Amino acid sequence: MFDIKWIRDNPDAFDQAMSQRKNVSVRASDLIGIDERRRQIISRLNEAQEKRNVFSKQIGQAKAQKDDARAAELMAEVARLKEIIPAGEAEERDVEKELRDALSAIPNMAYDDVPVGDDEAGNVEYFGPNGSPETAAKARPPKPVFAFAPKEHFDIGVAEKDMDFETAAKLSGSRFVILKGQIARLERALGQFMLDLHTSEFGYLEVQPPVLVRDEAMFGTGQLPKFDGDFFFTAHGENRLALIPTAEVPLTNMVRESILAEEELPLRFAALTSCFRSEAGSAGRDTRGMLRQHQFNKVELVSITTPEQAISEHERMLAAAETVLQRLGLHYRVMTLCTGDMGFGARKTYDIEVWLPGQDTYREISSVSVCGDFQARRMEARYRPAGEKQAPRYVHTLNGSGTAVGRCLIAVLENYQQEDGSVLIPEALQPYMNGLTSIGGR
RNA sequence: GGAGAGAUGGCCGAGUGGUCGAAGGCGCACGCCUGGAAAGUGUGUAGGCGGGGAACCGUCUCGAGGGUUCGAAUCCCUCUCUCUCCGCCA
Repeated sequence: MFDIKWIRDNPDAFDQAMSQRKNVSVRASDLIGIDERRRQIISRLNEAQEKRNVFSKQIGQAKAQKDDARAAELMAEVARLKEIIPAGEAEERDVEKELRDALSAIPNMAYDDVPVGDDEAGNVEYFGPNGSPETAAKARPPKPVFAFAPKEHFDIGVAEKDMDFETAAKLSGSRFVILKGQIARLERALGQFMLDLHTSEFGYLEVQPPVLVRDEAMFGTGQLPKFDGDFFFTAHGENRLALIPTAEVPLTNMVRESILAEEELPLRFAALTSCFRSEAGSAGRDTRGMLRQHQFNKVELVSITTPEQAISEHERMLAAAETVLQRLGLHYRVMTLCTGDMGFGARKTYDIEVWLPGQDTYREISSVSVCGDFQARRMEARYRPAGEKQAPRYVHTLNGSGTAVGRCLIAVLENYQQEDGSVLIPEALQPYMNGLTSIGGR
């Protein structure tokens, strides 16, 4: 969420940034108009309140001096103010809500170094902070070479048996899957491996958060109010709870409504959770296979930082997510999303796209975003700078997948498939598979 | 689900109608003390909003909303959340 004061001071920069976003038509002047009305109302109300307070104090003094005539006089004065004040308070509430509602629906502003573009065609490949195509190629696993035509994951022998869409459809409808046997185990191994990597090598604190959250939490990270239709909700008494679309929601909201000490930062949280997405708008895309499901597992990384730490933390988080694919020997590329393709709350996003030989294409497996103070402002999450007494400042928040487990399963299957329908197990995963080196063999 | 207790500043905790944005403690900052540190000691230390170049001034906020009152942290109502006991339960 934007700071109205910033918009007031930088209306042109705001309009410029919004023009680069997709489907956004808001203008700074609209918001400033509301704000001017708001400030007028507040000024008038404050004056009336001040008078009331002064008179009330004088009434107390008059009564103490037994000057009842004076007290009665003042009380009549206050009575008149009390006709004005409640109306002013109601007006203030309304205009505050009007402003907040308007600001809540506005997406974040891209950093200056984000490429400008309308859609994914405008994304730009990224090779690291000081990287080049050559250094990146060295750090990243190569594409696998096949002596046969590689299949899509659902057509691979082992998956035909243990990846069951038909039965899942009977239980839950389309876009659900049942994993069985060694595929189920492989999925579990991937989640464990990722979580262990991030906690032991990158300093993330393992967290097991709720997967049902209130609307306020969804608002805090920016899923609500704009994208209500994309999520599942369960009835809960008079209210509802959302099934998290990503653990970003509970992990980031862990610091909501708090003032942290600077020394505590950065905070780094990692969680392996199920995620639930209704994805109403995506009907028809990727209908085959388990690429796009209503329910999937994902390891999520969240960092809470000072404003100064945010940019380097973004690179660090990307590196943590990349390490997953490097250890698994999966070929991938990294894209910097352009302004038109970024999510609602992001100031800059890197997507990691893993190579899927069965599809002969790269597919998103991780998205790593830095959100600035956008979410912090919605959550009221601040920290107190160390040293001389200073006012609290909003923290900066980052989130990234590290990585999507279901999609990673697809990637392992497609990249390590053998002609006989079996699949080799990457070395890093073997300890999690009781030493198995392949599955689905005869 | 039943019964009871509670929600106050960064944290802990006092405060049952005015002088309370709020005692005391912890923490933190600055100073004194010290060769340096610890200990000790003194002072300071909530946030939002509005106005102002600033110092500062005003206003709101003691879980949330509403009410009583000239005046509410304090009284009344509703809601939310937390804790304890009982029941149920993975």
